[in-house]
Amino acid sequence: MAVRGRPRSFDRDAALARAMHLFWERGYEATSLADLTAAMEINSPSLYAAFGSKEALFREAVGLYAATEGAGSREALAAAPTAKDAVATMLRRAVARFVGSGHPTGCFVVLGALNCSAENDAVRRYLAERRRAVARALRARLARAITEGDLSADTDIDALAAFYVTILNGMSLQARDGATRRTLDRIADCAMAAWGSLAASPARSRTTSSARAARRRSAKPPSISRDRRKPAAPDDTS
Amino acid sequence: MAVRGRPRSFDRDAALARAMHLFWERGYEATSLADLTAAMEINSPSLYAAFGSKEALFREAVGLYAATEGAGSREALAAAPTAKDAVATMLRRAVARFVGSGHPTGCFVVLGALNCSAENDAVRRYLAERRRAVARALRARLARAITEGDLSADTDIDALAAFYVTILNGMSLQARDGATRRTLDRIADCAMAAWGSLAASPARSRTTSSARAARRRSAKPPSISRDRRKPAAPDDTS
DNA sequence: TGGTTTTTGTAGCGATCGGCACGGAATCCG
DNA sequence: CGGATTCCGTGCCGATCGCTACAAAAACCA
Repeated sequence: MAVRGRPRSFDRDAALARAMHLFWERGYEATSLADLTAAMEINSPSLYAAFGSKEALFREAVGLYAATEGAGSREALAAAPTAKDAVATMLRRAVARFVGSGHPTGCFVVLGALNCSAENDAVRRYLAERRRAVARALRARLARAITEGDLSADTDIDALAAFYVTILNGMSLQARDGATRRTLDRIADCAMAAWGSLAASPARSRTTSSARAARRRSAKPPSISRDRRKPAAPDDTS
Repeated sequence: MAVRGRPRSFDRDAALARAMHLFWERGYEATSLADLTAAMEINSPSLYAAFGSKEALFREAVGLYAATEGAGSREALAAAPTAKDAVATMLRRAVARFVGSGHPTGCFVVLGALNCSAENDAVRRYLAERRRAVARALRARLARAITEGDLSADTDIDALAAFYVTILNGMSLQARDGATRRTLDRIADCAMAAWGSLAASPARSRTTSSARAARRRSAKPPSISRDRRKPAAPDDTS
């Protein structure tokens, strides 16, 4: 069945991309409808007919961002053969995105709605939930590495995931503050140089778990394990 | 000479503290004059007579924050005997501040004006400059450690400072997203566990610099040095 | 006490906010 | 072609934005 009525005279996807860039650069509340309609080259009734509201447009822009810019990180986590490779590739691609040309610096999910008034706090919480999803995905990749024997079961993957999420969030801020690609690369290098101090390698061959525990007690500790640490609270963010 | 005219009927310092908390929680633009006058329990003409404008009030609130909350970090950097102690103490105190009771989570300087419209971009840049000052102070402490023989001259203190600033910024975001003190402590632990991989210890006694260079070339590298790295651009943020 | 100075609360300024009513225009079906 | 349907641009809505004019009130000095 063909469409009835007068056809839309603008490219909805292109207009959404313009809106995403604006929201990405300024944030949700600091981007006005006048800014949006000017950049999208449409009038406000067209915007409301096509997207519903400013908040709905924002959420759709976040979805576009996740489907395009965010795809690389997910792919890196899934495809890398080891947890260390996965994290290193994720950081390297993040740096490339954060200072890439043709779009604002840093991560949209991190910087898109940090300062919100009380009435728009739902928007801030929406992005916060997406950030938690990133943290969960990273933690799940580390958990997979344990089942695959790539990472020792002693590794405190909650702390490890929270640590590298902190690196990601911090680099977004640095990028927005004008950090160069070289600086961000060096930060990522530092974060990966720490890997050996944080992630325990599994026992080489078929040592028993009690043997691993014995080795853990005796050896000079090159890594932080989660001995005597309570599990993270379920509502904790990272 | 005594003051002329009708005396002020409210406590200026207390009103400024209320304003600081509001700006800290919501950010510059998301905090309206109506919010401010309600919290400060004054009318807008009193606010303008006492502080000049919303932006001037914000800058004064930032000054109050730096003089109170920020004092601990500066003191920690200056007083600690070694660079490692300084950074560790700074991180530990930052965590305590980020989730302390009686005020918003995270750092005001980081979270106070991230999303600003074009006309208020000067406010965002003002806080960005304060963040750069923090980075410079940290770097200066690391440079001091080199002159004191506490840190090897090989250490890439630009990268090291940028790395720990990233940790600080990232933890502010995590705190704002609801991270618990325990999570932030573990992140700080991870960051400090990385110290050995990032900071080179100075040669033990009076080895020559050529001897240190030789050792640097031969040994399995336990640290990131700045060999063959260009110095950071002067306008780089960290 | 009268004059001067400064703060106070009321009331409202022009501008902008997100959002929408409305009539004309453009396309479809029959 | 007529009728139905959908989109477009003009114009404007009530609310809120940061900010201020104004006159009464409260302190000082002479």
